[in-house]
Amino acid sequence: MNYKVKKKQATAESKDRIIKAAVALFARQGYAGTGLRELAAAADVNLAMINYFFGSKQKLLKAILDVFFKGYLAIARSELTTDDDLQSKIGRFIASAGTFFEAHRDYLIVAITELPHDHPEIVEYKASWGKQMIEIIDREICRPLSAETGSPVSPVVIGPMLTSMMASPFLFAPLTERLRPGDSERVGGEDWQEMISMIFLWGIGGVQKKRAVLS
Amino acid sequence: MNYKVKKKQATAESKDRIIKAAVALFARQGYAGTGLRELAAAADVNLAMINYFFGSKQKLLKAILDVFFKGYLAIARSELTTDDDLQSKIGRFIASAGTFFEAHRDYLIVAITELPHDHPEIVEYKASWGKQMIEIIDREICRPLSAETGSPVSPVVIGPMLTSMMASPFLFAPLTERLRPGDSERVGGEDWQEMISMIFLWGIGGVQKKRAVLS
Amino acid sequence: MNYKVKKKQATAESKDRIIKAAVALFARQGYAGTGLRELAAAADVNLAMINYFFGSKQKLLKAILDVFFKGYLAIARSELTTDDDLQSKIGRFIASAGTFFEAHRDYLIVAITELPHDHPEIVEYKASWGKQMIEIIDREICRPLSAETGSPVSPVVIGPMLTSMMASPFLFAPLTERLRPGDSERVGGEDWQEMISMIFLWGIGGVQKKRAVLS
Amino acid sequence: MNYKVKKKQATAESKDRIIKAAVALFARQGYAGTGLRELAAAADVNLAMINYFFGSKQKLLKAILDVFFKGYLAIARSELTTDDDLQSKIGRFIASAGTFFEAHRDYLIVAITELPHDHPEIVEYKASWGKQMIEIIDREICRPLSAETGSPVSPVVIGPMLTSMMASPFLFAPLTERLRPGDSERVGGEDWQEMISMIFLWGIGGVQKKRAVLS
DNA sequence: CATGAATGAGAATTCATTCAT
DNA sequence: AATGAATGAATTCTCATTCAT
Repeated sequence: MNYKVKKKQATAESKDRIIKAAVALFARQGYAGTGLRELAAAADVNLAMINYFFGSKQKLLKAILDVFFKGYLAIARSELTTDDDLQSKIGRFIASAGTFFEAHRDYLIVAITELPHDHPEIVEYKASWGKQMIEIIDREICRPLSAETGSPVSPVVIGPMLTSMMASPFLFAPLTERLRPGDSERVGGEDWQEMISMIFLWGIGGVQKKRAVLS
Repeated sequence: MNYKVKKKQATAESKDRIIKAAVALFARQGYAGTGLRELAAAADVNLAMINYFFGSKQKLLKAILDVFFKGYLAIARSELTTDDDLQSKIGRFIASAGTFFEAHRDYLIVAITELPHDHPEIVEYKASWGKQMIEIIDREICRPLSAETGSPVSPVVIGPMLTSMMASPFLFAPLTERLRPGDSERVGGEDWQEMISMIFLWGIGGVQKKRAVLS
Repeated sequence: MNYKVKKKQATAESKDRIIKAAVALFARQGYAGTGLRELAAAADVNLAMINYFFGSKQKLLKAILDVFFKGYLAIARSELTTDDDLQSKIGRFIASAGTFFEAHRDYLIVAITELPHDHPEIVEYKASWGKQMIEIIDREICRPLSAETGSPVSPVVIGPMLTSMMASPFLFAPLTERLRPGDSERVGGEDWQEMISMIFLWGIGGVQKKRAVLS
Repeated sequence: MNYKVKKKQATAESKDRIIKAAVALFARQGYAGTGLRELAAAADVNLAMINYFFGSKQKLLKAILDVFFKGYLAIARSELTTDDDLQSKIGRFIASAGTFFEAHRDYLIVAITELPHDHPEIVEYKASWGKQMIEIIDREICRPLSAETGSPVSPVVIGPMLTSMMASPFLFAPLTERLRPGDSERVGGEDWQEMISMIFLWGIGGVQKKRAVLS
C-alpha cells in the first residue's frame, strides 16, 4: 500500500545526463547564454539536482573543462614524452589529438570559446592547465627544434597555433556545414590529420631553415 | 538656481562610447555574460540609450561583428584579388590581416568566440559573410594551387585554418600573458607575420607536393 | 538659398492624425496597452509632438473621451428634451445614438472599456459627464414614466442598461465578426435601431405594468 | 540565533492569493495598467512566483477569464438546456447569471473590458468560448422564438445584448456609486433580476409580434 | 513646429541558488 | 536522491516625459 509511484531514482545516471546536456547546450549557446532551467529540462532532471550534484553552475563548467583539458594533456604527455624522433612524435600527437577533438567536439568548442573570458575562479584553473601543456611543448618540441636549427621557438606561440589549427574545423563547423556540407565531413579523418601534421612540420621546418640561414 | 545638470546631448559621441565599451566587455566576459547595465556604466551612458541607438543587444553585437567582418573581407579582397603570384599575394594578405587583427583584437575575440553559437538572427549574417570569404579564398588560393599541383584543396578547410592560426595568439593571450609575459608581446609584429606566412606556404606546399607524388 | 528641405510642418493636421491613430489603437489594445512610440509611428508624427500637442498621455485620453461624451450628451439633450410624447422621444434618441455609436465605434469602445478603470484624474471627469446624463434621463424618462405608472424607476439603472444595450454589438464585434460575419453587419442600421427601441419600450412598459398591478 | 525567517512554503495558497489580487487589480486598473510588482505586493508574494505559477502575465489573464467564461457557460448550459417553456428557461438563466455576475463582479469586469482588445493568444480563446455560448443561445432561444413567431432572430445580436444588459450595473458601478450610492445597491438582487427578465421577454416578444404583423 | 537625444523609472521575465519536505 | 516552492537580484527592453537644438 501507498506505492509512492516514482521518483526517477537513477542517481549517477542523472549526473551523467546533466553533463551531456550541458556540453551540448554550452557548445551551441555558450556558458553564460544557457540557463539552468533550460539545462534541467534538456537533461530531464529536476532543476535543484544540478546544484545538488555540482554545487554551482561554475563548478559544472569546470567539470566540463576538466574532461577536455585532462584528455588533451594526457595525449600530449603520452605521445610527446617518448624517445622517438621529433617528426613522428608530432605526427602521433596530432593524430591522437585529432581523434580526441573529433570525439569531444562539443567539449572542445566550450573550452575554446570560454578560453578568453575571465570567469574569476576558472581563470586560475585554465592557467594551471596551460602551464603544464606549455612545459611539455617546450621540452619536447621547442628545445629539440632549436637545438637542431639553432634558432629558438617559443612554446606560447606554437602551442596555441597548433591547437587552433586542429580546432579550426570544429569552431567553424556551423558555418562550413551550411556552405559546403560535403567538404567538412572529411575533417577529422586520417587524411586531415596527416595534412595538419605536414603543414605544421614542413611549415616549422621551413621557418627554422630560413632563420638558420639568416642568422 | 536650478542647476539640474542633465542632458549630455553629445549626440553621436555616445553611440561611439557604447560600441567601444561593448567590444571591450564582450571580449573579456562574452556577449551573454555582459549585462546592459554594466555596459551602460562602462560607457558612461544612460542604460536606455543602448536600445535607443542599437535597437537591441543583438543588433549591437551585429554592429560589432560588422566592423570585424567587413574589415577582414576588405583585406582579403584587396590583397588577394590581384594579378601577382600566389606566394606574394598570400604573404601580403597575412601581413595585412595580422596588422588588422592586432588593431582590432577585441573585435576578433568577439567574432571568434561567438562564431559557434547560434544566435538565431546572427547565424544568417555570419553565413553570408563566410560565403564571400570562402569564394575569394577558393578563387584566389585554392584553384591556382590545385592547378599547379593537380590535387584539390577545399577553401572551407584552409580558410578556417589560416584564420585560426592568425587568431591563436589573441585567443590565448589571457593565458600566455600570465605564463610568459615577454614572449607574447612580439606576437603580431613583422616577424610573426612572416612566420605565419612561411608556415602556411611551406606547409601547404609540402602537402601539395606529397599529394602530387601519391596520385 | 539654404532651402531647408522639409519638416512636415502640417500643424493642425498632425494633431488630427494623432487623435485618429490614438482612438484606433486604444480601441484595439487599450489605453494602457498602447505606447506613445507605437502611436507616434502610427500617426507618422515625431514622438515629442504628442506631448507637445496634448501635454500628456492622459490628456490625450481625455480629449478622446471628450469627443464621445460630448456627442452622446448632445444627442440626449436634443432628442430627449422636447415636448414630444415619451415613446417617440426615446425612439428618436435611440436612433440618433445608434447612428452616432456606429460612426464613432472606436470612441465608444474606448469610453466603455476605460469606464470601470480608475485613472485618478479621469474618474472625476467621467463622473461629471455621468451626472449630466443621468439628470436628463431622470427628468425626461424616469419621472414621466413613474408618473404614468405610479412605480419609480431609477435612472442609474436604466441609463447604463440602455447604453450597454446599444453598445453591445460594438463591444462584441471582434467576436461576432469572427463567428458570424454576415449577421453583425446589419447591426447599427435602421432595423437594429428600431429593435432596440421596441425592446426597451415594450420591456419597460411591461415591467411598469406589472409593478403597477402588484402595488 | 540566525532567525532568517524566509520561505513561506504555504504552497498552493500562494497561487490563490495571486489570482485573487489579480482580479481585483485588473478590474480597477485594467490588465495592461497593472504591473506585476504591484500585483506581487498586493498578493504578498514574491514577484517571481507569479511567473513560476502562471508562466506569464497573459496566462494569468487567461486563468482569470477561464473562471468567468466556464462559469457563465455552465449556467447557460444548465438553465437553458431543459425541456421547459422558453419563458421560464430564460427567467431562470437570467436569475442564475445575475447571481453569478454579482458574486464574480471583478471577473465580469475584466472579461468585458478586455473583450474588444486583441491580445494575440487570447483572441482565439475568447472566440472558442463565444462560439459555444452562441450555439446554445441559438438552439435554445432563437430557434424556438422564430418557430413561434415566424421571424428570425440572430444569436449574435441578442446574446451580446442580454449579457451587456446584465453586466451594465457592474460596468457602470464606479460611476453610479458616486452619483447615487443608494440606488445601485439594489442591483443584482431578485427584483433586479426579475426586471431584466421582463424587459427582455416583453421586449423580444414585442419585436417578434410586430415583425410577424409586417411580414 | 519639429526633431533626436536623453533620462529615470518601470515593464515582464529569467537568473542561480536555497531549502523544507 | 529527488522535488517543488521560494527568493532576491539581475536580465533585456519599453515607458512617458523633457529638453537643447
